[in-house]
Amino acid sequence: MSPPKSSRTKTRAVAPKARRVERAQPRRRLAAAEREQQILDAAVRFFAEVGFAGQTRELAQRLGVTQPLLYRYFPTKQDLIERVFEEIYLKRIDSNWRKLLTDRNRPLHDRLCEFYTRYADATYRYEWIRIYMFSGLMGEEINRRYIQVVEEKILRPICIELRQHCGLNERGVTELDLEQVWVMHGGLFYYAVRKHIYHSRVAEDFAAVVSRTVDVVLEGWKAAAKKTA
Amino acid sequence: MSPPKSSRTKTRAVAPKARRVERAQPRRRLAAAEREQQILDAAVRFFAEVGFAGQTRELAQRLGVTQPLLYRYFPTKQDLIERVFEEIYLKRIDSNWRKLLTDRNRPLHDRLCEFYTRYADATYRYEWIRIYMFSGLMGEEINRRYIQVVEEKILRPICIELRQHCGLNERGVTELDLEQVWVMHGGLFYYAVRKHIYHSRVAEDFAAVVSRTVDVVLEGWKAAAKKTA
DNA sequence: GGGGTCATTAATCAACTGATAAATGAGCCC
DNA sequence: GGGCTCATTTATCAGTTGATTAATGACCCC
Repeated sequence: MSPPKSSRTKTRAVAPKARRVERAQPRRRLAAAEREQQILDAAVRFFAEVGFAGQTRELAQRLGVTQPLLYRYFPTKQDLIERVFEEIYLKRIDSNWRKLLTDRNRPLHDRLCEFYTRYADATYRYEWIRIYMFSGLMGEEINRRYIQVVEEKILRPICIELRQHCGLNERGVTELDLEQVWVMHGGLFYYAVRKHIYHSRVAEDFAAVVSRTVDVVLEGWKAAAKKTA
Repeated sequence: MSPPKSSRTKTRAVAPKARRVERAQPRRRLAAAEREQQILDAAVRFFAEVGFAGQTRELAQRLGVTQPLLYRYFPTKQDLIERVFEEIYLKRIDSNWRKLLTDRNRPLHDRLCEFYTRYADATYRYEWIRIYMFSGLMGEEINRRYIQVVEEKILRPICIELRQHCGLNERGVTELDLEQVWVMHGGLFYYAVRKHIYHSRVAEDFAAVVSRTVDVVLEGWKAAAKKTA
């Protein structure tokens, strides 16, 4: 029942000092905090690529360390995964975004363009998008909470600004208004999905995509408001 | 090294005819083709729910059969997965969609609304959306091919209709035009992502979301075209 | 430069998991 | 109703995988 370990057991012809294990480089000894962060960073990249069913041994191999070392810093795989979630979710919401969106000294078009440029810088990244989607598929609570925050801190304020922009009552945000802003938000998000999940070719100039999307939305909302009035 | 099988080995106090295995219902014997389809259907639901790392034993349990039975109908797990992909991807593209989109006897608004209603009926389903996303994250070739088809058979025709609608040259479809239609398409798709992947509460009336989205896009494009002219 | 600390590795376990082979028995045919 | 077919199960294997324990040795301190 001993592990076969592939061809490791074969005796080499000329084995120099066979008793001692040969290493490409001598064992590196890092400060605990440094190693922990290194593992965490590698875990983010690794799980983003292969999903959370990825094996601890492969992660360790990519780091160039042995698999039990991971367990010195993270008691279980689940603990490591939760730290990855925190790393992804909790360091991305910027409280300035809301101020930016509601600053009525600037044209709404400008505000929305700048917001989505910043938002994309923070979240439309390979690791973020993929871990976000994996965690969504897993039904993770942290994903649901994040969406709630997005809706309340970003989309609802956008809704209010849009209504004001169209001369509508700011307090009358309907479910359909919010849903409409979700379509815009999701449409832009989908750019990142196509890029990082589907690996599709997408337009280089995301700022141009945002600008035109905002144009269409602002003009479209105004036209719709005029019709209703 | 024998599997402990939980408490199965405990001897019951009053075991009626212990030699024969008790079954809730007697072993059912299905026609081969029928059983194969039954397994495939269950596999679609199962993998949609838990992802393709899901275990064959759990799938078998849900079906109420033993795990080796799966291997009578599908030589390997990978074969079963590929059949699931075919089931999802190859039975959904309706060639009538293109005709519907390009029928200039009808207002473009109507055509787009009807198209997205039909498209959503076919694909915005729990199993479809999730397996689509799982396969995308896995980098599956079939996913990339599907997206190519969507772009050429659906989005590009929509682009042409939109340009015609705005009085622009139909042949001048730019990369940015296409990207813009992707934003609309992705924005509507994202409704399904929110519903089936994030399990968010979404507006009941999807038709209303579509109608207003199409409104905004048509008005927005027209306004943008006017500015350029 | 010798000793101690603790980061790191080697060795190993137990449970899991895809897959196989042989035994079983349900349902059909004559 | 006896026998045959083949769908289904039982038993089991070999490789994988998260996790543990004890040995090792890199680096710091004096």
